[in-house]
Amino acid sequence: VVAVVPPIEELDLVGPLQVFATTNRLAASGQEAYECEVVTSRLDRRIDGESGLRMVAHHHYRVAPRSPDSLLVVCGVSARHCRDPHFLKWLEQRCGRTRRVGAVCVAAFLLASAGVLRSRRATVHWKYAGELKRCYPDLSVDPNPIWVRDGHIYTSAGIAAGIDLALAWVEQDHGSAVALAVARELVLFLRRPGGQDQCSVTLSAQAAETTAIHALQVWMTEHLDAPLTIEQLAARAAMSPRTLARAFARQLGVAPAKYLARLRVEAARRLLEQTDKGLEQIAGACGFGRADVMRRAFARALGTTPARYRQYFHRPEELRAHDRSPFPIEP
DNA sequence: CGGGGGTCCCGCCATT
DNA sequence: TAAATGGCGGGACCCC
Repeated sequence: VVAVVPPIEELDLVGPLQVFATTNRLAASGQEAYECEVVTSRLDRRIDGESGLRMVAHHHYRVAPRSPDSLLVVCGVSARHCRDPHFLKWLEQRCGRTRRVGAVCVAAFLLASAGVLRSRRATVHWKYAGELKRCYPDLSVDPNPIWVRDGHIYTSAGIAAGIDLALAWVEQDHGSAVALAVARELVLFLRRPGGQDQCSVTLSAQAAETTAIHALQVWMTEHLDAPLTIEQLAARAAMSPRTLARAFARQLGVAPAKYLARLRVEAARRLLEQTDKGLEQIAGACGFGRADVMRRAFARALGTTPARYRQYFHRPEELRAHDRSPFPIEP
């Protein structure tokens, strides 16, 4: 169920819906993976979009299915301080009984207002991070990631990040291969490469530096198997190591070696998910050198080991219950 | 698991 | 004068 408090940014609603619809289309014929129902707080069911579209929800929220599997909340900037007690009460009750609850963008304000986010970790569109923190001081608001999971509650940075959140749900429900297929169908990244910081591109930086760093990012992903040193990277970008470090910090919010380490883990995840190559081979292909180095990198970045990571995707039923649950898909 | 040796990173400062 | 650059050293981190 997608609960909408209009007016909204169209993409906040349509983006996630598109992801679920595409998943259905790609899923095995005959059975639908997701059955989406859009409900709204307005009695006339009208949903106005900030860009001028007029949409009609399926139902008023009071006649929504009794217990949906997942609940996604979408609201626009002007509706973030909605104080409709009935709706907030409904939200609170639903959140208690629903397997998974997500907020797109400033809908995090509604969850907080309904008392659902109490002292949890959350994110929101970077423009509203400060306000969210001020209104609800017990929250730990992190404005950097594109989405955050705390328990069964997900919050996202909004606009396009709602799509990333929906993809993460698809990945959780149907595995990485399906999510990857959906992302490909929609011409999206399954996981945005390297840091997922909301502002990675928006920080003001000179255009020349921006393209130089971007070119280097691309080159790095294509040469992960080489033993890349900071000095080599700096030479390739025609900068001193010190300047390179500063440029990375400005644009990506990460130091060069840290970024490289992330790329290597990402590449290894893909190979583990999509091939049955041996661990030593994957470690070599991703620039770890040996499998034990890769293992340590996984422990640091994901809190698991390469073997268990792969097992989760291929034969999850063989994992013991306590191995299964806290799988860190979170970016 | 621990320690030695190496790499990296960030604050600081002189220089451009 | 303001801003960017590059070098240096201590400290953190990681590989072996």
